Amino acid sequence: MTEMNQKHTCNTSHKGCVSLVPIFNHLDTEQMNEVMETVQSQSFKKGELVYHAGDKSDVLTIVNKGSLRLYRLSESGKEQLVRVLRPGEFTGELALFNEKVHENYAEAMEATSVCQITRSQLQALLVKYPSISLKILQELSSRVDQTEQQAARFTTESTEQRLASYLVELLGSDSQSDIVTLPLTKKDLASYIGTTPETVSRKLKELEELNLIKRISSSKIKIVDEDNLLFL
Amino acid sequence: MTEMNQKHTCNTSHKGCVSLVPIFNHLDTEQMNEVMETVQSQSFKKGELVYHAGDKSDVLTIVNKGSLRLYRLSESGKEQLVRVLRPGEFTGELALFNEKVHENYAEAMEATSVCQITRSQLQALLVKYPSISLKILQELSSRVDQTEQQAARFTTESTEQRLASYLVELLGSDSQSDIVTLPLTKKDLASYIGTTPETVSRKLKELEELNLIKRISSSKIKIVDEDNLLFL
DNA sequence: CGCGTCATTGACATCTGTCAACCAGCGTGG
DNA sequence: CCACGCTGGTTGACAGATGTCAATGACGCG
Repeated sequence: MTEMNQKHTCNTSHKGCVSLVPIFNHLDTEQMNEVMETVQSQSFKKGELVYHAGDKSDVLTIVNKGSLRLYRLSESGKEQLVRVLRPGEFTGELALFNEKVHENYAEAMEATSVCQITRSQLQALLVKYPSISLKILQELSSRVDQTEQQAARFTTESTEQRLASYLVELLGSDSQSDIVTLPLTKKDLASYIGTTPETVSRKLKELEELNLIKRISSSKIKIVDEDNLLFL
Repeated sequence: MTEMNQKHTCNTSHKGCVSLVPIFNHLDTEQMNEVMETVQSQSFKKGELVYHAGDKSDVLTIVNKGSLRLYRLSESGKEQLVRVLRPGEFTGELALFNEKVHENYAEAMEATSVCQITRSQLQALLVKYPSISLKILQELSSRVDQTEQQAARFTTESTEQRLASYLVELLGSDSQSDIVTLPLTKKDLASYIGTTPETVSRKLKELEELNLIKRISSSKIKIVDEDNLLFL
């Protein structure tokens, strides 16, 4: 086992790590190797924080394995789940491109390994391979869009509608079967769609009574009537 | 008057137009000229749409003079004001970097002129001057942050708190005096902070009764107690 | 001067958050 | 192997916040 190597170049299976990352996966092998030499790997146990709000980080963090929970605390101390990062997704761009501090907390939801690349290293890469910026721009712009959509939903749709939309979106990626598995605890789900666990429970019950869904277990739900779910 | 020139190169006062744009203003004169030759100018009257949701645009639109109202319609047809673009700010990045259609509507709030640059032109510029990507990345990443913050407020703060924060933010930029001028109609303001015009009226009244603000006219408000406004 | 648009106010219904109790699943330790 | 306790989920009762609808008021423009 090349343990030192693991620590410093992300993973023994280099290709496996970096080539999965959307913003790099268009590079050729040689360029990829260059990227991999600049990347650092780090692992976190469940519950550990990758960074704090208030940290002035200067690294871009890309999830390699596992998942990160990004959340904010409001002035009043309430927690809002912003989004969940899965392998290939990244965070830290605010602190990276601006002289600012993190506004979010990033917490490992399970055993998670990430690749990190510092500001100066990334900027050097961006100048050398402008195509990487295009990828990041792509990713960021669609994130702006998603976040705006999320924000718009809070103000234009009812809790019930937001929950229903969320279920249908889960189905989308997973669309082999009509059974979705909630990837979050009820508490996180509630926070994500802007409500409380109690209300989530109640609304799921209502949706079931309307024959739109069927609760299999507390985290498995069968989507019975996708169309009408969106029509609430 | 070089009218043709106006149409095709944004404005007779070239420097005035493009050099104000944050994403270009680090370039030297020669580079700036190059940018200006690729930029197209267009004008809109109050109420005209620069683009529709559903358009597949391939231009980046930068506000030159005036202002644009970006909004979305929810499935149920309700309108959500996403943000207002002032001179120097841009939109269209989603359609530009992804093969997607606009999700927002962009409407001129007054007589407004914009500069537009097509996808292929911009991409060429980005490759030639990678520093421009850095600027755009900066702008987009801080926009992600702002939008996440906005979304978090919808779920963690009360309408009253959101309104109060909004007033204080207005004061921030304007901080000569303690009187702010609402730049939006009550309807737009309400939509922006996720409520209704009626509730805005009522909450302003409450804030006045608490001696935190004083309503001068329907669009002018004196901030009496900035600190306690944030402590609601 | 009067009309139309926007803002304000009131009365009311409803949604959803809060608090508290209860229930279910699961791991630990006896 | 069972019992216990912990955590997370569900349910109920209730109050408060906010949206809706309708009426009234203020302002600006023709």
